[in-house]
Amino acid sequence: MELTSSLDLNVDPSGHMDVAVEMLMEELHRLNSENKKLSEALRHLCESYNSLKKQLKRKDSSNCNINLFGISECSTSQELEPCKRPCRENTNFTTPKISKVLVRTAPSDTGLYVMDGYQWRKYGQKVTRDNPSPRAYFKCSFAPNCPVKKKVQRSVDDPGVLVATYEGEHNHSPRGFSESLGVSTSPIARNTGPTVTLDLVPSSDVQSSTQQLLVQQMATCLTRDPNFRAALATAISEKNLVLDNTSSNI
DNA sequence: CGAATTTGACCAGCGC
DNA sequence: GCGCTGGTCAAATTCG
Repeated sequence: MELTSSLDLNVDPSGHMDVAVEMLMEELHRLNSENKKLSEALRHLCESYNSLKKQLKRKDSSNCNINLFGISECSTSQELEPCKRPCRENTNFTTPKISKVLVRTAPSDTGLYVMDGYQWRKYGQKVTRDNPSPRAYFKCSFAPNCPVKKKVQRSVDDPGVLVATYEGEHNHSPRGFSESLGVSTSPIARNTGPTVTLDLVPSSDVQSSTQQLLVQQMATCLTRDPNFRAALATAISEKNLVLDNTSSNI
């Protein structure tokens, strides 16, 4: 998917050229500053990506990929660790899908909560032998009969990283994506979570494939979110109204 | 007051 | 059989 921003360069030749040029210059300045911010955000993402990659290399997790938000995601198509004992509830011997997600949190954050768009109910906590930090057990409480379970524990190597292990598949769609992730669709970014920003202006620098991949993943996630699409549609229609009003006032 | 979280007890698998 | 360990239950507690 490719995102482009297009400016209507068809300026009314009948006059008011200066005003139009002024507007365009203003828009250009705004886009430039926005682009700087976006590049900064992207650079930050790449740094997170590299540090996570190093950690994963140490752990020899060959089938892990970094996704957006500085999150590392392991293969979901196979079991990462075989269930040592059959679940009491699952007596039909079907192996649940297991996926592992690494989430970087603030060092000051001591909670074991991973915002992933679903609603979880904590049903237990345990200190395991191989890790001094406690492991929290969650069940999906968004749908009454959703079988998915989640285990969250801080990484032994890096206490700033939460390791979330998901078992099973949701039989429902996630709650509001933007709400849960703190992804802001308004100009005022929320500070309750990671903020995803899309670089809509092509950078003069040659983007690496990694960066492009990250942007693609962000775009895919955002475009899947109905809330984001609605907010985008509203923003576009508002923008069009503003442009219509400005052009009619000229 | 109901829902969510905490936390100790309990259960079952595994290794010795 | 016994102890260790991970996972779950459920009563108590907290919170909105």
